[in-house]
Amino acid sequence: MGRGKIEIKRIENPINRQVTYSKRRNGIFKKAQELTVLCDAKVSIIMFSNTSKLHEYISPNISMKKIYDQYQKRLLDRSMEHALREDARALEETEGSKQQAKERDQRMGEELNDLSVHELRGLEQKMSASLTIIRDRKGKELGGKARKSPTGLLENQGDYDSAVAFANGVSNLYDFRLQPNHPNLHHGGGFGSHDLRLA
Amino acid sequence: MGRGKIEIKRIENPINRQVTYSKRRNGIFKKAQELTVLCDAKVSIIMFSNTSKLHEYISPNISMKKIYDQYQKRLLDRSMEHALREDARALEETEGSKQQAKERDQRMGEELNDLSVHELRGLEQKMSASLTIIRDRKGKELGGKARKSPTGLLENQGDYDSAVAFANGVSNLYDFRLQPNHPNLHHGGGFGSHDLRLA
DNA sequence: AACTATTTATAAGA
DNA sequence: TTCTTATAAATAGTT
Repeated sequence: MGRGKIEIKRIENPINRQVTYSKRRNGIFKKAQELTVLCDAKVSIIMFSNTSKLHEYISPNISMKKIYDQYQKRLLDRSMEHALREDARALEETEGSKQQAKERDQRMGEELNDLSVHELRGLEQKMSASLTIIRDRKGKELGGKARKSPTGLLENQGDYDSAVAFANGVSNLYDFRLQPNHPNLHHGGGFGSHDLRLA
Repeated sequence: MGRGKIEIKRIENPINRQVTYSKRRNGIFKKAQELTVLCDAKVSIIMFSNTSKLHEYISPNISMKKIYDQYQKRLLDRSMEHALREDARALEETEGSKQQAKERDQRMGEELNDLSVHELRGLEQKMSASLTIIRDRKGKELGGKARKSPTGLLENQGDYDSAVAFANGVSNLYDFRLQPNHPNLHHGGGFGSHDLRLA
């Protein structure tokens, strides 16, 4: 898109890098604002240059905080969906790709680290309800056979008895037990999506 | 950029809107990943479609949480800089554009609403130090004249005596007293920047 | 999803 | 930084 084609690799000359950053940043922000208008979307972009300069775009009538709050809520929903699917597939779990899943889970745990007590209370309630359903279904499927949930959520306890207690444990819990939906998500700059509605 | 030129206004046909959203979203994400590689930048994009679907891009080796944390730290820095400039200009303050400033301040307050206690402790310390400097300077400039800070930070108290006390008050404080650097910032989808280093 | 005629972004140069 | 312009890339309308 210029006098010559360029390879997509780091620009070593700092001057050229800065010029390209500036031009392309403006290009992306312009595209973001067009998408906002054309498609009635909400877009949040935060970027830090090589030299740590901050630049941002945010659609009208929303704030970074609101977008990020919604984003975190969606992560929770994804987590719940995943936990449910995993539990439902408990019996046919294989040994393969355990390490890969564990690495994804650690990144997901980071994203979920600073959820508010309010959001955690919501999660707690969803989990209680969902796990009750799972227990019922599994009881039927498994009969008297000894069973172990792959997500580990049923081990060693009943439901949590306070949002605060849950909050205290959530970081470690998610660090090793959750897994995002989309194979590209959080892997070297991929992008993902899912279909839940705004809460 | 197509068979015909289009106006940048909401696409009313839901099918076309969805198709355009999908194409342009992919375009933006591709541009973001190119910028990441070419310029060694860190980019975070969160978007919600018209139908509330979530899509995201994040540069490799960083998380949404880290980017957002950095973003919030920069807002604090901007706020401090602004507060200092305002205090320094206390004497020549005019009556003009009060309402405009107030609206900006309210949005900034929203963005700052959920800072952690850790970050607030840092802010508290910065403010204490800066206000001491300002007091010294003003004492020299003003002599015995009665003085009122435009930011209101010097009224009715000494320094805050705990991070928690400060946290309890920070929302209201910022709701009405801070003002961002950049004229476009937080105004109907503008984008801004400043030059501070990463903390 | 693919296909292209066009528009748009931008690399290089001033 | 800003502008110019040849060229690469994105995409609107169509199939």
